[in-house]
Amino acid sequence: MAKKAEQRRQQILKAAFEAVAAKGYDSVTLQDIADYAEVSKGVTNYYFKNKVDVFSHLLEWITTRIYEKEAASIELKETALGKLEAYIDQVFVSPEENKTFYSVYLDYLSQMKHQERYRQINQQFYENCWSIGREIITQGLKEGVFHVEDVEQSAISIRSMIDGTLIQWLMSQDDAKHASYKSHCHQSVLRLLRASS
Amino acid sequence: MAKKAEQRRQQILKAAFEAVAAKGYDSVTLQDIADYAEVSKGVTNYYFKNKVDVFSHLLEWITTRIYEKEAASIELKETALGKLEAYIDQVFVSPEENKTFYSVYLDYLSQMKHQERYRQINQQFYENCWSIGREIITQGLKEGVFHVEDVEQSAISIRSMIDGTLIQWLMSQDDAKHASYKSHCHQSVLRLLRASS
DNA sequence: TAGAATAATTTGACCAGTCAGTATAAAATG
DNA sequence: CATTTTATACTGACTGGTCAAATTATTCTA
Repeated sequence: MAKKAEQRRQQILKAAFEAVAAKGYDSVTLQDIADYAEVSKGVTNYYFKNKVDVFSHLLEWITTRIYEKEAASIELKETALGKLEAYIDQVFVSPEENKTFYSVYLDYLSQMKHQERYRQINQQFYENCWSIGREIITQGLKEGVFHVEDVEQSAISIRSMIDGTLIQWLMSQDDAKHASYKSHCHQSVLRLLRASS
Repeated sequence: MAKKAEQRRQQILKAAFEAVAAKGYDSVTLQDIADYAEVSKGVTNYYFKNKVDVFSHLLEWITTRIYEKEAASIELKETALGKLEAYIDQVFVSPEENKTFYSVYLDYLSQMKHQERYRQINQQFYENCWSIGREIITQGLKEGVFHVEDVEQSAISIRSMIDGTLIQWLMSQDDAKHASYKSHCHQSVLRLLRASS
């Protein structure tokens, strides 16, 4: 029965994600979430304290899932360059998924000014992203294919490049450009890491 | 009298900016704007069609002003490296201004999914930013200090690096780190442009 | 130029609609 | 039958936009 409860919570989070992706953070109502989950409004309030609680768990769920996928994808490769390519492949997984995730993620970013909890969860996400970057970079340094002074800073730069690229792609509203933004992001990151300034 | 009307509109836009910076896009009410402008609620509706109209003009005003400042700052320098430094200096103008602007800007980014008008204005802003990047890059190519294949793409990469860096800095909630994020952004952009891949 | 007439601007009460959260009843479960 | 879960009605608070009345500025006229 605890299992069923967990299932219900997942069902509601999934519904909340769909609702936010479709309508945007601030216009989603508890009723919308209930509708997408095909349950009544009372259920959401039964399983979650309130709206912010739903959205906090949602952000945690999304960011964790994304990190796990990314971490898994670089595990499969041996070389630093292989890992980097796999990472970029996983980040730019598809126009549809990128669009859905980044729309929702932007909503959260804009809420973080006022929601300490969201900020905490995002900080954990950043740490995870940076750790992936660090792993790729240190491997590359060992192999001699990368040349950077500050590993930590380079990991942050990789994240900047990815976020910045995906945001500009998202605003272009052109799915066809997805592949080229991805390849340019890949090239830029290579430039960042290879240069022996 | 047309001059006075224009003044009123500016006053309302300024108030709207303060209100959004303080309370966030979706919790700002027409009453808030009126309060910040120290006028009554009806005035906003007298000078603007509706709320979205106010915010559209606000976005236009902000992005234009920022572009003009940036464009002016690179005009003063002769060399590509000088221009680049001046540009980064202008972008990372101060923790306070960056925090205010980027908070508001993130709000707008998250709204663009649903507001075509905002997207259009942002696209114009992008074009302007890219044109600054292009100017710096072509100058650097001429001088022989930069080596890139695709000027257009490099301009986009610069923008990615700036946006991505400022977002991560904003989320760190640490004004003291502003200087180091700025210098790292500068270094990263130099790496992007100097590398002869 | 006084002051009436007209136009522009400002005010704030009001309306119709929305939503988060609550209370409570009904149903399912075991 | 007792407990958990779900459905629904309700409440209180709030909002965008409207509008008629009040106020202020401008123009006209004698």
